[in-house]
Amino acid sequence: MIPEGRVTTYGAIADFLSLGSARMVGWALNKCGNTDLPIPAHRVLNRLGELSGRAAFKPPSAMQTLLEKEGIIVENNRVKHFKDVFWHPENLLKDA
DNA sequence: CCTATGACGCCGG
DNA sequence: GCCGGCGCCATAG
Repeated sequence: MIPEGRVTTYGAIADFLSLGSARMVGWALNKCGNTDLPIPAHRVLNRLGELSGRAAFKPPSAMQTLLEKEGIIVENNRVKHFKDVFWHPENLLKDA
């Protein structure tokens, strides 16, 4: 559900969905990566805007590539204008 | 059954 | 503002 060109964090998702811990988000995404679900996991970063999960992608560089394809600048495994492209799940409510 | 680990984050010093 | 410690839920050994 994360809009293209935008990214969010494990914490934001965990908090918004009351998952109880950011670890669950990583765990869920890892599982989703094992399915055919079209989950844009590459848009999920840690609280520092780092591509912490890039290792879970087929080519670890895929995460960065996908982000850059959406116009997100990634530098040294980190989103450059992170605070600018950061997207909080609560924005879903605004759209709805 | 208990311990260790993981795509993480917050609190206290 | 940096560093260390603790929590959190699920899975694996």
